[in-house]
Amino acid sequence: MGIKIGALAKATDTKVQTIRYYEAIGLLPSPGRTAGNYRAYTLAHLSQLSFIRRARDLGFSLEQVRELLSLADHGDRPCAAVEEIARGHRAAVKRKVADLQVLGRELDNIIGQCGQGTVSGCGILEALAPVQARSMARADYRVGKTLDAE
Amino acid sequence: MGIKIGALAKATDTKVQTIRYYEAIGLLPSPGRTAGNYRAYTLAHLSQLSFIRRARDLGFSLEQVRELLSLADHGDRPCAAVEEIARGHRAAVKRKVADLQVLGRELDNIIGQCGQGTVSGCGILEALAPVQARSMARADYRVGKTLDAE
DNA sequence: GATGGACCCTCTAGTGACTGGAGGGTCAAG
DNA sequence: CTTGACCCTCCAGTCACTAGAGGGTCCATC
Repeated sequence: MGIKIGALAKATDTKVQTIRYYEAIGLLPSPGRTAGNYRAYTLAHLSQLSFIRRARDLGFSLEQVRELLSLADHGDRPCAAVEEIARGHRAAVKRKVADLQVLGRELDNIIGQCGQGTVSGCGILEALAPVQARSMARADYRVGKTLDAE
Repeated sequence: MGIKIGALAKATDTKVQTIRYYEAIGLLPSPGRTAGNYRAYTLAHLSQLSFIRRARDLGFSLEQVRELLSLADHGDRPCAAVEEIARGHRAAVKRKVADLQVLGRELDNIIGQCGQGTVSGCGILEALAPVQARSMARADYRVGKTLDAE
């Protein structure tokens, strides 16, 4: 009895290793074990993992998910804290979209530069390494790798 | 003589550690050394690092930058290879924008759900953990962390 | 010549969020 | 009794840096 990790993985579209990872970092409580030392999950685990995955799909960081879970645990706290996390994340997403759109337009520009000849006269490479003056006018719409609400 | 790492860092708006990292992974050639074992860079290094940083600013991965550099080294190869990398990257950026826009709208929706009460009746948390049926209809616009042109 | 501070060196480990693999144990069917 | 699917732990790798420890170099000033 109890849900085995493989079944839980399938039900939540999560890899088995990821589930064990969530347990290791304390995001998902450690389940009981069978006689053969297999993890035996309950419906509560299924529900919590579903929550985690849904929040991850929406781009919340594991740290944000952790906060949301701990808030969900204390039903008496004001909802405003939850909203703040969500709003912060939404702002980060919108910023990211704007940044990437600028980037896309820049790429449009430099891709137009290619003269279809050999590399030595390629406009794309020239656009990447403009004459000089690299130290000034440096764009700051750098693409970060995370998506936190600052 | 030769440019010291700190000056190169300032000129290219790169951290000193990052420059050493690029050297360690073979992206930037090892410079000569002074008597006191300081790295002594040339203008060629400055130019190559500028290229790297500009490409990074545009979201190219280090692997893509490596390819672009190696293409730039062989002026006789056809430009098409360069264009392909750029086009692939642009496609990835545009896909990412579309994904994030969908995400943003989803966040708009769930943020509207908050009833401003306590956590126990919070619409946001409910939206995150819907009744069931989590295994079906799983969105695949997951926010990855890289931005490769597959 | 000593001292201070800015700069440089190497090496190691940490970040986020997993992913993959080695080397083994468990369980049910045939 | 063997096969194969599944499970276990532990460790290393990914990407692109970033931070820190523990030390060396250089130059100016006292």
